[in-house]
Amino acid sequence: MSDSTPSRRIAADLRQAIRSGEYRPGHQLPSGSVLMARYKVARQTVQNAIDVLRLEGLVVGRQGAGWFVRERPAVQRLARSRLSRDERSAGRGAFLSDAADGGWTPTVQVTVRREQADERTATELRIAQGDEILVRDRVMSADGHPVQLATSRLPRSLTEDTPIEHSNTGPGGTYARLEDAGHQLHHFIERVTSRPATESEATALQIDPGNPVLAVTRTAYDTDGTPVETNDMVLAGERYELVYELPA
Amino acid sequence: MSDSTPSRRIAADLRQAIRSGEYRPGHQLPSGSVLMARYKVARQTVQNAIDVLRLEGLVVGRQGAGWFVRERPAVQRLARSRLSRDERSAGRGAFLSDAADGGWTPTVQVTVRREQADERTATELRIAQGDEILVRDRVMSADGHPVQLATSRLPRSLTEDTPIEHSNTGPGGTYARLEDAGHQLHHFIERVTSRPATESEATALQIDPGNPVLAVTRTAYDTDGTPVETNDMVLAGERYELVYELPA
DNA sequence: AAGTGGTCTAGACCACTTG
DNA sequence: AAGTGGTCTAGACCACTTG
Repeated sequence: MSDSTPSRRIAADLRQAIRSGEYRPGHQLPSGSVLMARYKVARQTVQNAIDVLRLEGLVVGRQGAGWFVRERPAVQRLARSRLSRDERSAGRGAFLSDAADGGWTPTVQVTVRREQADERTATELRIAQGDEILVRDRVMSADGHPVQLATSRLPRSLTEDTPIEHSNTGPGGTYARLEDAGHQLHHFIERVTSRPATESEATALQIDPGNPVLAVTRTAYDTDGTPVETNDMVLAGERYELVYELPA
Repeated sequence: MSDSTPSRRIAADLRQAIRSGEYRPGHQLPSGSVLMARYKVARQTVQNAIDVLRLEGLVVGRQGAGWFVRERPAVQRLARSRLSRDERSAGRGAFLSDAADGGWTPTVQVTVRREQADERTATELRIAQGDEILVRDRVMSADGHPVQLATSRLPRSLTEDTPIEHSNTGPGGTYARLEDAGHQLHHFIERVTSRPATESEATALQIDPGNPVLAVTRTAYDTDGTPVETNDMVLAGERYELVYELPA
């Protein structure tokens, strides 16, 4: 059924070889010319077969170099405790406590800027459209591999004259600084969905365009129920596992 | 940059037309012949352009009929309250309370069978490999569109002689019946990741193979900390939004 | 019967990497 | 220089749907 066409049959053979461990992660697949000769098919047919595997996230192509079995880095777990006050008190932000749990080396690139709130942000933060906000853009890497993009937005009124406007917000990160300023955090709401990576996300996360990403929007609320921050995160889907604990 | 090749340029034009609303959800795109003539390119080039949009989840093809702009049903929200005891007391399972929140008509197809626990299930449920388990396979649809596949596994020792072994488990579903039998639920752990749909998942969920799915594994624990059920769910990524509330 | 998408062959050119 | 993947042209055949 799946091998109803030559390209699907080739894809099935290669998939089997990958699943069985004959071709291990990082190893190179037979070249196009080899496969054309082996199966007596045209170049386009081999390309179609490879495209199937690429769509499945099994294979990545490198121009002029070859096709390689995708490396599947160990899944990063985002423990529920990542947002707890205990972790922040220990001086670690969410991403850094993930790193400590997972045993990998974290690096973060940050850019900070000011903007005017668009409609969506204004609604989320319950401020007026056009009000000044602070935007923190981050690219987070694990052992040098980018795994997460994050864009935080906060009302400027909360960040003015605080380290939140600096690249380095200090121990515990933004959430710790908000609490320092008297905005005691009460709870977070995370909304999770999944969609194909856009071209720019694919480039940043070093995955193929169209491969799945997890899109998480986290909004932080203080004890008054006022939203103080909204954070749009994009995570390479297959490299990340989100863990949540829910009371019954 | 994105229009570095003819096929990318065609894809960019069509994407723009879809985004701008010129081609609305469900509407048919220009046929291959029309695009070949309009852009003076070969059939394969048009196909490559369409493949880009298909990868992005913007377009679906129907053999012999045409290419159509994908319908994006309103996102279903899984409220945090979906697992609360109040909802179960009200006689509604998780999926049915989602339906009530979202205003759509739910249907569920169920098959029940017995199996021996494989290694993963045994670990998850803390039973011995080979122990008998009950497996409940479900396909859940919203307004006739399949949106979720779920496979629940429970130790047979908990389900024997209970309605959990019937297709219809009665008001409140499996969790309510577990509590009836004295297994008071304490908490759930959900692990969420994202990956490309397999061929069979794509068929069942009526999406294209390779489009993103959310894979959620939920394990239910009783007040003793004993796992009583593990549920592997697969959701059409773009049709679902998972909502979690986390304390600070 | 005519039109549709999907896939294929055979051959070509290009950008890129170095097996 | 030789090999690689990526994309293209031009033409063909097939399964499927009916604009």
